Amino acid sequence: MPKVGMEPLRRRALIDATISAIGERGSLDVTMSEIAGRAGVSSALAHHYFGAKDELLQATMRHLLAELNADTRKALNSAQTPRGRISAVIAVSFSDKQFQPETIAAWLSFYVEAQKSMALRRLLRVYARRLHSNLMSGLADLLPRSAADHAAEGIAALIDGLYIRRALKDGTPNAASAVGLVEDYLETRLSGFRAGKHRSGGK
Amino acid sequence: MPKVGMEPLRRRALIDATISAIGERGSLDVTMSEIAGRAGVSSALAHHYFGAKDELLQATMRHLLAELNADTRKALNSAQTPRGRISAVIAVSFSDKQFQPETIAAWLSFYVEAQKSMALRRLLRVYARRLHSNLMSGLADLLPRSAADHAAEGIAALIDGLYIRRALKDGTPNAASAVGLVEDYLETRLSGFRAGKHRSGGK
DNA sequence: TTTTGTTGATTGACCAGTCAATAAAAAATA
DNA sequence: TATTTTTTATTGACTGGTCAATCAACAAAA
Repeated sequence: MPKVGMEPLRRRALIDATISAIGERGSLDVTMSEIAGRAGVSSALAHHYFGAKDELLQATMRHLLAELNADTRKALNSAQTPRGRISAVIAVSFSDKQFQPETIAAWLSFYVEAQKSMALRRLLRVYARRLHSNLMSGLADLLPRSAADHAAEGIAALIDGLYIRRALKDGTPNAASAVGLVEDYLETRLSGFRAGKHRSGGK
Repeated sequence: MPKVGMEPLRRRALIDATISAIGERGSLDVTMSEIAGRAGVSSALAHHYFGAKDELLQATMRHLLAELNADTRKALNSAQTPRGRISAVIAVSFSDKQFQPETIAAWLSFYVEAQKSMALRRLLRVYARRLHSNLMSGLADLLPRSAADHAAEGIAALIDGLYIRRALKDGTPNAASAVGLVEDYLETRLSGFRAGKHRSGGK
């Protein structure tokens, strides 16, 4: 077995430590020492591998995004129908891994930080676009173009809103009812068209 | 006219300065000097009137909450029908005053800070409960209890989600389409329960 | 003359980022 | 193989800057 360099291990440990630190503190106001300490190394080493703090933050966000994306890919892969594809995307958003208060606190913090950092803003835009396109991959087969767009936007907003409320530990605490809410929304939106309702989706 | 003490004027100016500073910076990482400077006073004076920074932050949040509440009261007052009451609540959430990026950035920042501060968390809970109850004041007359509760929760989540997306300046930029989305959601939710097919000229 | 309003200067803490130094592993060389 | 050399891994100690909070002092009403 080939002995591997420390770098990837340390990077990963530091990113994990960043997530858990943010999750516990509930904000990005965590010191490099705090993060490094959790990862079992000195703060100097964290700087050595990531340069500046905001690069570590970006890397952490990228990691979160990549994980969400991987989960979504897998879920989409095992979905057969268009309707199933939509549910798959929704289910992943509220899966145990993604709906953990720790993870959510990190996402929320990044939303705020994105106001200051162009790099983070770009990453969040990637997330928003991907979510939209993933939802469309199912919706496009069930609704006319503009209605599908509309529905995707509503679902996305609903997901984000439920995340925020989860962060507050108020309102909708459990994942199941969150999924129920979004599925319900989706259902009414689809049934409107199955019944042949005509609506002007002007934009 | 009775000459008034400086205290209320200064407090108000400092709170306004706090909102605009947060709005511009996009986060609660604003210094007392920055805030005081905007209000045209020294940072020492800000401490004199508010004691500690987080008391100023709490006061600012309370101010935001009070303003939203006042707007909502007024809107509810001039609504005649239950259906109108719901639309009124929605409309206020996306009114020019409330849907300003400045204000939204402040709200979002407070959401994050609430993770750390019990006082802020309590305030946000007040907001959530009020929003729910305001929505219910219309919904309760149109839907069975549990369906109304469900709908209120969905609408609230949708509003929060649209706020977040607005903060990103991505997705749904203008208030009109945000209102449209929420109204649409409400409409489909109501139509499922309406006996006859009645179209109401929605705004 | 007591109360209210106001500030400049200062303090003490905290923290990102740097650096020189050390250890250990790998690679190169003899 | 045994050695030197280079690269990688790691840290403690330090620096420069920032900022909340305090305080003594001064001005102006009341």
